[in-house]
Amino acid sequence: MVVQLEPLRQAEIDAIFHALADATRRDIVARVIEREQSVSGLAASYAMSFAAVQKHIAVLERASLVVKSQRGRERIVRAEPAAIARARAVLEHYETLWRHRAAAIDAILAEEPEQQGEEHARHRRHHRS
Amino acid sequence: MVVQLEPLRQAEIDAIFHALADATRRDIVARVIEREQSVSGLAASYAMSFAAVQKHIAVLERASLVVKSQRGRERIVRAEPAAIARARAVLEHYETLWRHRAAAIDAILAEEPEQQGEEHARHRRHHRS
DNA sequence: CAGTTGTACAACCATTTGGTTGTAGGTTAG
DNA sequence: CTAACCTACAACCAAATGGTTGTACAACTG
Repeated sequence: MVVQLEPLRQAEIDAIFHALADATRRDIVARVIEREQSVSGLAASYAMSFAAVQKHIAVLERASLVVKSQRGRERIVRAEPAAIARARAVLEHYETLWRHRAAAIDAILAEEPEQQGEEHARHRRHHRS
Repeated sequence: MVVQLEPLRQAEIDAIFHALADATRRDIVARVIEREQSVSGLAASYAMSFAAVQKHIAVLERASLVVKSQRGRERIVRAEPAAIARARAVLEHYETLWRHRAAAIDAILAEEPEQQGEEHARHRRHHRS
């Protein structure tokens, strides 16, 4: 019963790629990978308001790219490499599709070099005479 | 002279991740990887207007994830795996950062097991008594 | 030729995004 | 206790997104 699994996964992937589609957020990810940091520590690094950085962190959090934990009065942000790995897996899936497609084309061209009249011979032999 | 190289690259990466942050667009990418297709052929696959699919393809095109070429009155959309590889490279960069950071922490813990009083011993030994 | 098909593009609309400021609450410092 | 600090969150705004419909045009078809 793998019912309704895809929509959730798709929304997760949407969130991850959307979170990564912003240079400030990618920079936050890089910073907290190198060293976990407080929200205000991160906010001090950017030329925008504290609340704006807070929102960026919230986007990353929704995508599970970072998690926050409390330490005293600070909220410490740390990276969650699993989400990055999931995004990479999606891209690698596409690259695998591409290689399979290339391999299939090669196989067809190698196997039947004489009767290639349908699929792969759209040479538009009627160039608007 | 590597002047002002980053902003452009960042905008490119923004475009790639933004384009991938939508399930319909990811599906279009998968379809054209398997077989290049016309715009109307793609549009027929989705429960939305032709113009909406056209816009999605335009987003993918701006990100260089697909390219269009004319064949007769049709516009053929085909995949551009280089952009996918660039996105994967970004993610792998983060994963490399993560591994380096983990390695550095291990090194510190292994080298100086006695004087660990500052960096990595925040055990909050004062649990709100 | 006229009609159909494939595409582009503009205009419009609702919703989301990315930023701001302001207010309020919890936590530490003096 | 009071003050300073860190954070959350609401309200607001301009711009971008994601969808629609309608119009226009180029290219095949008959």
